[in-house]
Amino acid sequence: MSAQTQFSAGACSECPIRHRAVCAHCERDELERLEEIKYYRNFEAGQTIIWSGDKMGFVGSVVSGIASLTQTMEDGRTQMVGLLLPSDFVGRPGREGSPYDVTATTDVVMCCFRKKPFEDMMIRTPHIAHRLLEMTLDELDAAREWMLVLGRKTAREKIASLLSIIARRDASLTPHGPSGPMMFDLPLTREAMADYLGLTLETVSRQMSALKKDGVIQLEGKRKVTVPDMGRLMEEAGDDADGGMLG
Amino acid sequence: MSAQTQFSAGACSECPIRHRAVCAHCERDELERLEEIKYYRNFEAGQTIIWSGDKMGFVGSVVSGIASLTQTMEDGRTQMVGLLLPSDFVGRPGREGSPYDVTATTDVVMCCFRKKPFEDMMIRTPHIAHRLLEMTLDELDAAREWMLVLGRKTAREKIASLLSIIARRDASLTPHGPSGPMMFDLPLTREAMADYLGLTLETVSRQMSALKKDGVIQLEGKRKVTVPDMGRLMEEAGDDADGGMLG
DNA sequence: GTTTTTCCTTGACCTAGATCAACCGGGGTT
DNA sequence: AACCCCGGTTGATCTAGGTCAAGGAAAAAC
Repeated sequence: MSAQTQFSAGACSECPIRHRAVCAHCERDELERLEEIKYYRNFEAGQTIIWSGDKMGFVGSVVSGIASLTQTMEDGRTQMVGLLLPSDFVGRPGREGSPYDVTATTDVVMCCFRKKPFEDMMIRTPHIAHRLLEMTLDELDAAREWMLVLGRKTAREKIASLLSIIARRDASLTPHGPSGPMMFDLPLTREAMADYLGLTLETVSRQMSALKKDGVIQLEGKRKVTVPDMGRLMEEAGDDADGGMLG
Repeated sequence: MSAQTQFSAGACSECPIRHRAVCAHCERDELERLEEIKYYRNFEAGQTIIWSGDKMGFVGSVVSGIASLTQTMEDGRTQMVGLLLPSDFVGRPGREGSPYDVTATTDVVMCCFRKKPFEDMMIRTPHIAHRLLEMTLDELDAAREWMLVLGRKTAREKIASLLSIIARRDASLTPHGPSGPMMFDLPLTREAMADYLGLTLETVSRQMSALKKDGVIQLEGKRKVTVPDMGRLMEEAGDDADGGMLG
């Protein structure tokens, strides 16, 4: 394990995901109670956080790194069904097991709560329940957008959609404005991208090359992506270029 | 509008979805307050309940009939992203517009609440918020299962998956046991099935014929389906025949 | 340094499902 | 009766993406 994955447990008030995670709406005293039942865990890239079917003793938030939810059929076909970014929540209160494998895609730090105390606390703390509902509704919207990608988009549109999702997320973390070139690190292997998009890794590779040849993206190495024109990328994704925002 | 779609407003305590809808956990007094702000609306098959992008003045539950959520790209490609059955909830507290078209697939009766009063009530009534969280988490699970279908299954497996979902739902409403032949009415046209599964209607038709020829299903007319052996159907769907249930 | 391993790319070929098109049958209208 | 939809079926053909196979580059292991 690299030194960087070590996380020295800090106060919630210092937490980088304080304002976006389940605890976002919590008051000072609620935060203090959460603090009592929380603990941190580190996972290395590639490590499984929870196996599908296993009962999970904890729920928690991704503090840093990226994890993925995947479903696998008996014959090995796999589909990624969720991409967990910092502040995303893992586990479902009121349910024993996980229906998916949860895997660390990069090194991951998780802020965990033992399940029972968290569930008890949730009942007494509407702020947590409310935030969790908000987050779950957002995830449901994301899953449904993803269904359109999986069901109806071409391979090229799928790749462009994935890149624009990652780019937009990065934009929301980085201060700089929405226009002008964007650069980001692809946190996924070609195979993970394929599992995300319902493609083969060969098709992913070919379409990445095609988008590069057509000037939609630039590649430095295999993982550093530059998007000179986000509008162009969104067009390629088949989305409305001005991505109709919701109230 | 046929006489059957008329719904004479009844007391919540008589409501057929009383125990499954958002109000499932409500106490008598909470129910009374809900009763004050509720009203019923009827929609004919084919009618649009909410247009994507429109702001919606209400939220509510499907009382009877089937509605669908669909997303459409500019060039007309459409993907169904949700199938709403009796007791399912429509609309999102805390959001102005709907990101999807909501359409009545059959004649539909909805129990509606004006948005603002419902939101106010939700804040004061943890039972409602809690039930809504539960339902949203279930929908998220369903959406993710669907993602596996869309991303990785063959046309034949997709059809079998859809049929087994509908059959299972029917089984949960009908008293009879899980084994032995099952019969149900397909509430969807071939085109709607195609939009659900990310296929063309021709492929749907061909695969239905193939499943019939192979004895997996029997068809009486175009919409009455008999499944002589559910286990067989689930195998065809590529699911674990004993469908690993979760705690 | 060499060897392995991991991740990625590219080419040649094939197939599942899309596309295009003809036709069927039942339930309304006129 | 004749007509016409509308939803569905079936056939012929095409193609996007899958499959199989051969490397390449860079990092990790020896």
